[in-house]
Amino acid sequence: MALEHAILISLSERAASGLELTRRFDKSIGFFWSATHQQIYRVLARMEKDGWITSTVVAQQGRPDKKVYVFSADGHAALAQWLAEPTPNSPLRSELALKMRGASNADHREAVLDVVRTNLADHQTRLGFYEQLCKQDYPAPDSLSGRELDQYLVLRGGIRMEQGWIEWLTEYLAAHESRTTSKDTA
Amino acid sequence: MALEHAILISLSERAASGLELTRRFDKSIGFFWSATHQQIYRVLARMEKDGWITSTVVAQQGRPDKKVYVFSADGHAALAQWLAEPTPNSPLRSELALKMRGASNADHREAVLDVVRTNLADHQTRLGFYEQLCKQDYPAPDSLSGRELDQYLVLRGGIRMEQGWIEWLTEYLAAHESRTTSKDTA
DNA sequence: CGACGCATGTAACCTGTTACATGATTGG
DNA sequence: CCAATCATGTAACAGGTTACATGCGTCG
Repeated sequence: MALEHAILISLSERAASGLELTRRFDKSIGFFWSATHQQIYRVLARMEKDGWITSTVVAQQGRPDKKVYVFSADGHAALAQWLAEPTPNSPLRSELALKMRGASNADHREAVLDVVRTNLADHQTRLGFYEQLCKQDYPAPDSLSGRELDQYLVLRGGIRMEQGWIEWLTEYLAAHESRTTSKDTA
Repeated sequence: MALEHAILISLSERAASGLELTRRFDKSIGFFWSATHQQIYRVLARMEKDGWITSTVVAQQGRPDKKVYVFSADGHAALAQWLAEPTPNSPLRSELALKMRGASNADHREAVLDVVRTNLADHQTRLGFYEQLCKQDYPAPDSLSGRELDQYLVLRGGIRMEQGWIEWLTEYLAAHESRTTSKDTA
């Protein structure tokens, strides 16, 4: 039940409508907690029913009305309680690791190597994106504090994770390429 | 739909009953793809219905009968196809990162720091466990090949991921401890 | 008018989690 | 006989995904 709390955190930074929240989940918060608009609308309805948030219909120029949500005292309390709760470390869940394990059982070696290469390239792209974001938005990390410091540190985590993946997949490919079969040299 | 394929991979290494598969998912394969026995039985039933696997009831001494599954030609084909498919990189999904982002909005700083410290300790424990496993089971990595090599490389991934987490959380704590408020020195 | 973007939803489905149910056999 | 272990399930629910539905307003 973390989506409720993700929404509370986002609303605590600034009030928003369902669609605006969806857009935020495509960006910063979405880098470590994604959600579709269907999920968000569903949870917003439940949260309002539970009294965590309240909505106001806001008319717009040249656009349909939107429902802007703000969070209530109850929502604030719920968030505070959740923040203090221990969070179990989510175990690694990787289809790619599964495929690595499956590759040894038959002649699927090359197919899996290709999959790994594709994913490695994707991780490298994402790392580059994160690093650029980091350099642009936080040129002087040592002087950060408050919300900006936390946002920076979370981004650092994304960078470290991507680096970990890249190192792992690189090691995987190197190990298999150094044991190349004769087929490859033909 | 990766659980089916995880089971196929496990069955391809050795035929097994539902409970035996469950035990394997508590160990090696479970390090990157966990599953409960309820899930496994449900999926085994579907896979048998689809003709991916076949079962034989095996009588045992001093124990109830068990249903041992082996995978069929169809199962082999399904696995081969899946292995060659691209696998989207599963995005990071971290409640802990969410809490880091939430900590800046009110006076929840200390509570979240405690949660982070707990999780850091847990990652350190798991890293130690993985490293011991690695040293024990694969003392000479350079000479590995085939299935053992793949198992080793997957374990290396687990180690790298844990290291990444430890570095990240350490950086997080250091950043916040170096900006300690007067409260802490009182 | 028709296509597109904004904005809010519904419905069906799949996966995974939690709790419970059943029966056999061994050991105390 | 009772508890524990082995072994196989059922049922109910929560969360996430995918596809579809609806209505308004602007722009071409």
